[in-house]
Amino acid sequence: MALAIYNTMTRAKEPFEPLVSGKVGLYVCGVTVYDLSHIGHARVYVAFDAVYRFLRQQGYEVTYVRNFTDVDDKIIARATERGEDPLALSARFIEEYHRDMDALGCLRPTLEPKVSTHMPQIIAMIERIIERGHAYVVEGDVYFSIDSYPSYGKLSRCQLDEMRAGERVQVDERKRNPFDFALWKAAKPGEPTWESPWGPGRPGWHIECSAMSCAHLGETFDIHAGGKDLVFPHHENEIAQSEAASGVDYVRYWMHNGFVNVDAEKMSKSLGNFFTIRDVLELYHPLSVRWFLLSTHYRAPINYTERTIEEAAARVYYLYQTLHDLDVALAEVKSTKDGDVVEPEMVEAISQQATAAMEDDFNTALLVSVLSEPLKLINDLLHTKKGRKRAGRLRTMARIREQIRPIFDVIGVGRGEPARILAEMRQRALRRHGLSEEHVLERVAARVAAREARDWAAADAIRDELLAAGVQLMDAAAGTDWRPVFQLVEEGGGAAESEA
RNA sequence: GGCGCCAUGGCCAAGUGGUAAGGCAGAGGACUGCAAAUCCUUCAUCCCCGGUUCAAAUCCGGGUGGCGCCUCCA
Repeated sequence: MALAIYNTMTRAKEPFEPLVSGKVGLYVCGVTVYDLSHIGHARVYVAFDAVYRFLRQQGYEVTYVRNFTDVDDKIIARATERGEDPLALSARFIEEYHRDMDALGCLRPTLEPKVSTHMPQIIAMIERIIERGHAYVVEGDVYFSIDSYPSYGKLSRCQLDEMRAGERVQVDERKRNPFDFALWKAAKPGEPTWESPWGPGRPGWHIECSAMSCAHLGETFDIHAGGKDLVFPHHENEIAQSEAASGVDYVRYWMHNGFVNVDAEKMSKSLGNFFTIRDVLELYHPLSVRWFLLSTHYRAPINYTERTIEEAAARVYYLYQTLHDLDVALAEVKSTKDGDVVEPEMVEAISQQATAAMEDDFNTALLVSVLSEPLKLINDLLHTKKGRKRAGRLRTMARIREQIRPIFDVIGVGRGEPARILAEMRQRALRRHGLSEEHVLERVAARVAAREARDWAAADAIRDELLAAGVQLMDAAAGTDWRPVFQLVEEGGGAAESEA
């Protein structure tokens, strides 16, 4: 088996062969920094974080570039509204973005170039495009002429004459073709501008990615990624510009992720149906969010609902509870040489299965499912009468611990101190249910007293009361513990739906 | 209107020719004062119609339904 990547350009999975053996150039389109990021953004960067982690794990030297669009209409508009300098505003949201990404456990890219610091490269590329006859200047604007580039449309497979340019937005009369797009926009009053051979102005949106990827990864590089909505026109335009400027192929593998949906509709700023990462992380642990995002293949759409995020949270809780119990058990023993590994075939297949899952177009959904059997076996060996008697149980658990670590490294979930993470998850759950830890602990103590007095009715009443509030009590030999209740059942029964 | 994607059990979700992974929920069982957690068992023929093939959820054609792009968008 070898790594295969679904290439949007060919609409097929292709064996991955880097341009330079052992090295990968990866460019992921970043955000326009004028506001907080939402879960849709989180998906892109978590998905390609897993890609980045896997490529590195496979031994590739990866140059991961992710840009910031810090010069843009929306930034200027927002800054004007607030009476703030546009670059100051974008700098602020770059910080906020980093906070979110760090919280989500996304590794920092190798480079994070900004438009504002790449004007010379952008201008040089535009000059080159003009020289080669693919762009024209109109009153200080520079437009790319798509008619000069015959293979325009090859990524999105659009036939331009059938598309409705101007259907929703007025077409600029000065364009030779309605689909021509701006490489450079002449300055308007009150906007930040940069000097150029065509007068003061600023770059069009698409040119930045071409210029910055070229500057840091070269004229041709391996992987270019982003959301599906960027296929047309953004990436299509990038290809046209870059190849018009360089004369060589731009990108070898195009990867596009599916959307995060709410009620089966794309989550987006313009629809207003978005949840910011910031808000979600108040109620759900970042690792739950990661698990949620990675438990669906990156190209498929994913629905964000209370039910789906709760399910992810429940699963992550199970994972860390298992790891916690395991670590406690292993810490107590001097040696794990207590026999042969139980179910050796399953245990030893874990790493191959994990690699195979990722090699098949980064199938993190499949990867995550590889954990099910080993985690079940650990719990069996840890908690059931039969399991606790099995020879080799300690060795088996220790071996599984080793085998699943590389999976954790790729998904970015499973590492960290389990006790701490479980505590953090409980804190989030308390917040969700509007409870305080003091209150819960007070009720737990009351129940312990009732149980000691063998007053089962009182003990059960307290348990029911907490259960209704969102806290599940668990009695064990060591004492009474609690854990969050996850909302795993569909709410409402539709009883009120079919009233005439 | 053009282009494209998708449709798998109650819910989520893998699977692109060889006879349906995994998770959640449900049911039964072990464990428990009773529970919970945990473990075991159980639970689908893949939207419809037609075709190709020894063999199709997987390929082709035609429907139906949903979504996306064609304005900024991850």
